[in-house]
Amino acid sequence: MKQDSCQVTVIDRKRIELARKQMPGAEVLENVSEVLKLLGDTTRLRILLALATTELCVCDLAALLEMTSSAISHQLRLLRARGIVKYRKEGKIVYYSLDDPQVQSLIKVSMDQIG
Amino acid sequence: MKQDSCQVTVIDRKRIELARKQMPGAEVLENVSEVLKLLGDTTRLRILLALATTELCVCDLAALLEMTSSAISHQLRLLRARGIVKYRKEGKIVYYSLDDPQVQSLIKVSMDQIG
DNA sequence: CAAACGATTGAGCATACGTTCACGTAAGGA
DNA sequence: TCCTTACGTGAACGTATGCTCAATCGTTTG
Repeated sequence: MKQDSCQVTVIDRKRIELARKQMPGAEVLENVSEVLKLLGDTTRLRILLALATTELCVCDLAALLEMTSSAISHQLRLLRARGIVKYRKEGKIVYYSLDDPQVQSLIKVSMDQIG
Repeated sequence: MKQDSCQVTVIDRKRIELARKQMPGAEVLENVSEVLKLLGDTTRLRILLALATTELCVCDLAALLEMTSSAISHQLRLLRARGIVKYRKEGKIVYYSLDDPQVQSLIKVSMDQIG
């Protein structure tokens, strides 16, 4: 009853094996936690909640959240990188909107369950 | 068409008001993002996924995740503080298990939708 | 063309975060 | 009693994160 791969004592191997079988692969895990981490910031969450209502340009998002458009732009870049939001250019104005239905429903569930 | 509370130009006041109406209060927002942030870390997510299968003691969690029990213990403290997990002492062994059905279902939805 | 504007980007900076390390505590066994 | 074990905690440390600031790009307008 001793010494696993990193000086950790094991109490119940059966339970560990049981839990290990259910555990998703590293890739899935990384994916899920990355999305949840993106949602786990008030600025980004507010951006997404706003965009859930209506498409908005960067400066209106900035006005709504009372932040600089630079700060908003930085966060939008991260959301864009994960395909959570998309944009549409109209002249010099860039309109953002939600682009991932699954993330969208995850947000809704989160608000319903936790908020 | 200029100068809101923080040198930000407004393009469309109507959309902003629309979005503002839907926006939850700061308290709710803080709550939700805090839970999502807790789920948005692979260590904590793996802990919770393991505990979704079966109750586990700290050292078995450490063995399963191949991490030190100290690191696990630190994370469990955070999860305990939010009422996401609970514990049960049996001699010197402490068994942890899930304690929040809503967070539990949120994890399930996350895995189904994203993973 | 030049000026203004919306948006983006990179550097810098302060803070938050996650792990390690060392130590402390409570319980059990020799 | 003394030692081991399971767990918890605080300090330290390296890294990640989010914002600001300044500069830049592309587009529109005077």
